[in-house]
Amino acid sequence: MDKRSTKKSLSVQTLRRLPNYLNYLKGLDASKDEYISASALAAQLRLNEVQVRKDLAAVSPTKGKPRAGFEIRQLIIGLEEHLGYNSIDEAILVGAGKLGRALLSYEGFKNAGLNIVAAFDTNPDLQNKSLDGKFVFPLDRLVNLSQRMKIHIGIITVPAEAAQEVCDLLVEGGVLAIWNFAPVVLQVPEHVYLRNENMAASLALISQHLQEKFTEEA
Amino acid sequence: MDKRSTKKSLSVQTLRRLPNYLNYLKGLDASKDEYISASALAAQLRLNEVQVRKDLAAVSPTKGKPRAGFEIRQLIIGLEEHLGYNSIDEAILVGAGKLGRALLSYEGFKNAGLNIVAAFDTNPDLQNKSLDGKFVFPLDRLVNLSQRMKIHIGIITVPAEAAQEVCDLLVEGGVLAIWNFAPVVLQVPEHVYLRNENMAASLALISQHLQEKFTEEA
DNA sequence: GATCAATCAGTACAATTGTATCGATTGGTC
DNA sequence: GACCAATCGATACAATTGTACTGATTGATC
Repeated sequence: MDKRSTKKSLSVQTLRRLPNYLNYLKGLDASKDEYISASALAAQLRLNEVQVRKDLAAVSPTKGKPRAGFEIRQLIIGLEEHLGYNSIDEAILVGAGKLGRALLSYEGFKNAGLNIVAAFDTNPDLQNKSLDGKFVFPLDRLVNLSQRMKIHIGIITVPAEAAQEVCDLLVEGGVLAIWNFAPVVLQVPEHVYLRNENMAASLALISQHLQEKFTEEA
Repeated sequence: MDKRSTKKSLSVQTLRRLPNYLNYLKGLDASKDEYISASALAAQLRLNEVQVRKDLAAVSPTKGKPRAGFEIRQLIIGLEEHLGYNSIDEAILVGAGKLGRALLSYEGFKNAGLNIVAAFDTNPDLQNKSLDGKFVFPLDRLVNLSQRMKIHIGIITVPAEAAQEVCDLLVEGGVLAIWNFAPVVLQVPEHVYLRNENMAASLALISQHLQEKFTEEA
C-alpha cells in the first residue's frame, strides 16, 4: 500500500495518544539516541507496552528493528503526518478574553500545525490592535474575512451566552470545524465538525478519583 | 488487581458525558418543563438515544416515567452527586500566566465543585497581590501552604520547562491529584493521580477530520 | 560464527463500549 | 374504559479496545 497518502483511519483513542508520543520524542536530545524502543516509550508514558508498539507500527514509515527499536526521526515524521501537522490549518479565534488570550499564546500550537491568523472581539478596547501577536478585529468583520481567507477552523472562547451567535457567524463564514470552549451545546449544520473542549469533563474524572480514594480509605 | 472496583463506578466515557447533560439541563428554563425524555436529550446533544437512557438510568435517583421522561430536578441532583460537584475540592494553581489566569476566572468551575484557593508564580511582579480574586504567592511558599491547608488538587499552568519542578513541589505539598496543562510528560509517584489536559490531542482529532474531508472530496 | 538477550510482529483472547431490538408501562384521547 | 403513542427498561449483539502470549528477527558478546 502507498504509505504516504494512506489515511489508515486510526482509532480515536490511538489518535489521542499520538500527540504524547510526538511530544516526548521531540523533547529527547536528538544527538543522544537514534533509536527508541516501544518498551522504553511505554515505560516513560505509563502506557501498555504492546499498545505502544501497535501504535508505533501503525504510524511509523519504517519498521522497527529488533533489539534497537524504532528510528526516532522516522517516527516523528510518521507521527506528524498522521496528525496532520504538516498541512497547517489556519484558524480564527473569537473572544479575546482570558481564555482566548491564553490560546493565542499557547506554546503547544506552534508545533501542532495550527495557525491562528486573527482574533475577533466585541470589546472596542481590544479591537484594531495586536494582542499576543494576533490582530483583533471587530466581530462584524468575521464573516467577510473568514470567507475571503478561506479559514477552516473557528475557535470559540466567548461567554456561554454569546457562543451560539458566534457559532452561527463562523458557519456563515464557511469554517469546516469549530472548536468550542464555551460550556454550552451548540447547534451546527451537518457538514460542520464540532468539537467541544470540556474542562468540566476532565474535572469530573479527577473528582471521581478523589472520591473513590476517600471512600476506599474510610 | 483492580484496586478501585467499587460500587457504582461509572465508565470513563459515561463520566465524560455527564457534564454535558448537566450543562444542558441547567440551561433549560426550569419553569417551562418538569420532565425531559432521554430521546429529547439525545437529539439535542447528538448522542445515541439508548446510550443517553442508560446514562440517565445510572445517575438518576428516581426512575423515568414512560411517556413523560425523567424529572429534571432529580436528574440534576443525581448528576451533581455523581460528578462530585457537591463535595467541594480545594485546589491551588501554579503559573499565573495567561492560561493560569484564564482558569482562575473560568466561570464553569464555580458550579463544578472546584475551588481554587490560591495561585503561585515565580514572577515577583505578580506576587503578594490578588489576581482574578485569588492571592498570588511566591513559589517557595507552595509546599508549606499546601500541606497546612490540606489541598487535594494541584493545577499546573507553567511553561513546559518548569512543569516537572512544579510537579515535584506539589507532590511534596501532599496533593493527591495533579491537573497538568503543560505539554510535557510528568513523572509522579504511584499514589498521585495525574491528568493531562492535552490541547494537542483535541486538535489532532479536528485536523484528521479535515484531512479526511479533503481527501474524500478529491 | 555460535549463543544470548532484547525487541518486534502477529494472533488470540477478554473486557469494555456502543447499538439494536423487544416487551412493559404510562398518560392522553375518544 | 379501551385504545394508541411515546417512552422506559432489559437483554442480546456487534464493534472496538486493551492485554497476553508465542514466535521471529536482530545486534551484541565472547
